[in-house]
Amino acid sequence: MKIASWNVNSLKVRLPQLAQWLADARPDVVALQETKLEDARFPVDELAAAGYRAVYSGQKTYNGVAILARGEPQDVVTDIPGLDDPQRRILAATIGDLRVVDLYVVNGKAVGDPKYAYKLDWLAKVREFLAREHERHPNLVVLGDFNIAPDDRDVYDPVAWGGEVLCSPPEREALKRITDLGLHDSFRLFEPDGGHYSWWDYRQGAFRRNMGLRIDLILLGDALKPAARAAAIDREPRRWERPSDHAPATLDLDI
DNA sequence: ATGGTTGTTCAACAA
Repeated sequence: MKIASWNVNSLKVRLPQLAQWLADARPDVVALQETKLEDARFPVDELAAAGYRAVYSGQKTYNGVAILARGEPQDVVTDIPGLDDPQRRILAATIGDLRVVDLYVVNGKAVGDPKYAYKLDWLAKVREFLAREHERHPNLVVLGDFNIAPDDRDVYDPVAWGGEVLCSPPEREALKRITDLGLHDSFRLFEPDGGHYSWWDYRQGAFRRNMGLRIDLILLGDALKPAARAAAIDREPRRWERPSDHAPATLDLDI
């Protein structure tokens, strides 16, 4: 099966691109971030026409996550213990034998900003949730927009980005505390080299110049690691008209 | 250095 994560930066704007990509790439499970839609406005019928069931946790203007799958997602969780948060950033569901957790990690704005403190606190609380999920569901996939470049290979200009938000040591340490739960960055099971990014700023022709960061990740629990067959970032939809600033990350799993 | 671009909403914020 094929799993994917895509920050669509407004599902209202990006629905045509998403439908095209679903038809082209034919993923079995897709985690979306930044849908920016209230649940009542989620395009259930359009996605059903594309062959996908959906669960979603959205809000107006900001944030919003969704999981698309061929079958009905079960045991849906939108809120976790210890995190009383109106921001819709977490969605967990069971799809067949797979437990899927979709995350839209806090951006953090800048090191030292109150939003940066919120990001680190959010990550610590989500880590505790993921530890419990992993105990209950060995076949765990955690994917989404992590808003953290795991290491300097994931950054086009590590000197310029050194210590900045998305690359700072406390953020990378918070991510490591999550991967240390036995959740493996699937892209790095296949690709040791740098220069592969999933987000490029809309400004200054950053995509054309491949000035990007790899911040969209698919983490695989220990039990699923042997089933990984291929990982990629599909830059094709980033070349289309009116693109998201993110490209989909994909993973082929032999299950 | 605080630029520039897109989305939501309509001046300002978030990314």
